[in-house]
Amino acid sequence: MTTSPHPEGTRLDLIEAGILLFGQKGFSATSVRELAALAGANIAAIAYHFGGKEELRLACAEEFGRQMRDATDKAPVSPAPTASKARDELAAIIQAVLAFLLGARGPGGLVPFMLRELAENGPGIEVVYRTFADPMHRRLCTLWGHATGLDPESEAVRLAVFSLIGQMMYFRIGQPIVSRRMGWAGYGPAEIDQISGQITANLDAMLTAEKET
Amino acid sequence: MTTSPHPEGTRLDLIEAGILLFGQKGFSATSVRELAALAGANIAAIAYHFGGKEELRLACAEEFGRQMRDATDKAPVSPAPTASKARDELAAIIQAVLAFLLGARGPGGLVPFMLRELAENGPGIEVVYRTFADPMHRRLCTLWGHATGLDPESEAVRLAVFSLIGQMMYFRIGQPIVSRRMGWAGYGPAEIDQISGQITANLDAMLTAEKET
DNA sequence: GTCTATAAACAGATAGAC
DNA sequence: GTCTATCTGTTTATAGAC
Repeated sequence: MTTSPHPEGTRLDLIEAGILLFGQKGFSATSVRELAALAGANIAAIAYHFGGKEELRLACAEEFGRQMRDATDKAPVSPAPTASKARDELAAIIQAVLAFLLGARGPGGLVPFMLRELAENGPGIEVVYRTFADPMHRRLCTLWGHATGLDPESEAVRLAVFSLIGQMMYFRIGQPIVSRRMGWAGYGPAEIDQISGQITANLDAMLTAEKET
Repeated sequence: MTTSPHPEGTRLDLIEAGILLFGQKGFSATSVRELAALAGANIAAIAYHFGGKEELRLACAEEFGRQMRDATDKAPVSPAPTASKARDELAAIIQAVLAFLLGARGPGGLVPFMLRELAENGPGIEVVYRTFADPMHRRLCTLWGHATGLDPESEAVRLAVFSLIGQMMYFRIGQPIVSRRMGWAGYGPAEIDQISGQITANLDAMLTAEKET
């Protein structure tokens, strides 16, 4: 029996260290020595378990996808809600996603890792797309369709949903810029509520405008 | 007389190479050898002109700020337009910013460099804030105030403007995800027009909702 | 100012003992 | 599976000729 925090042993420790360090400093700025040190493992363990640094990155992306699925799959889809119910569910998703993106601690370092892969166009972007971006987008499109009566897979709806997602993502990616201009020290619960309220108001404005067309 | 593309000589060639390569591959993934090669300069020139790689990054950020100012300062501010005029100017800015962010070639590699500094929380983020983010945000706030009658510096207006900016930024940052889901090969003039139309529609929806409150 | 040559530190990967 | 020790290549930085 070892002192490793994971029963599965060193392998998972290394993956966890990878998600954390790759997310914090980026892939090329992270050395295998740092990874091994943080994981409490030997330098040679990376080559032994994965083959090399690049393959560790892939393993991190896969683990990211697994955890992402677990964190997302607990939301059942209502079959055919009314427009009003669909609007409420959209608002609830906005709140949940913002809590996940902006909250003090999303599970592990998943969000930074995801954003790094996006910024670096890394191999994990494929996983990000499959496990997070695409399912969420489709789910929102379905709800948007119920809320407006439009075809959920029409170009207009898909674009509208992206413009909604963009608002949420930017408040995370542009956090240093937003905080500075707003005079905030960072994102606390109060600030997240304010952002959530703003985006929900935008949602209602967009839905209302759609109905009046 | 040398064959350098810049009359000011090697120094500017290195900065240009830095903006390009740092933007494309990131700071730590770019070696001084690549930089020197692209600039047509010697490896030792970086240490001679700047002191080191890190200082070259700072020089790139400053040059970025200079070019950004030049590219932005050509828009005169109307003194006190009507609500309708303010709305039209907001729409015009949206179109211009999207053309800059999403267009085939913004001037030099300025946009990728900016996004990298944002993603890496690099020292250039300060310059990005001063020369791009803050002036644009304040200008939009002023127009938003004219369009709605609200206090341009109120928290509500500042947040609303960020939610508008976020939509534009995300269509750039999330380009691989958006393109894939939309079934686009990339962003051409037609796609940019579509995005511009969507965000302009959102602008009108938000302004309308504000008026009816 | 620009070059060659090289120093000194660091990277990722591996061989082989245990 | 994990370790130490080391190999090989690359990194940034620098010394000194021109």
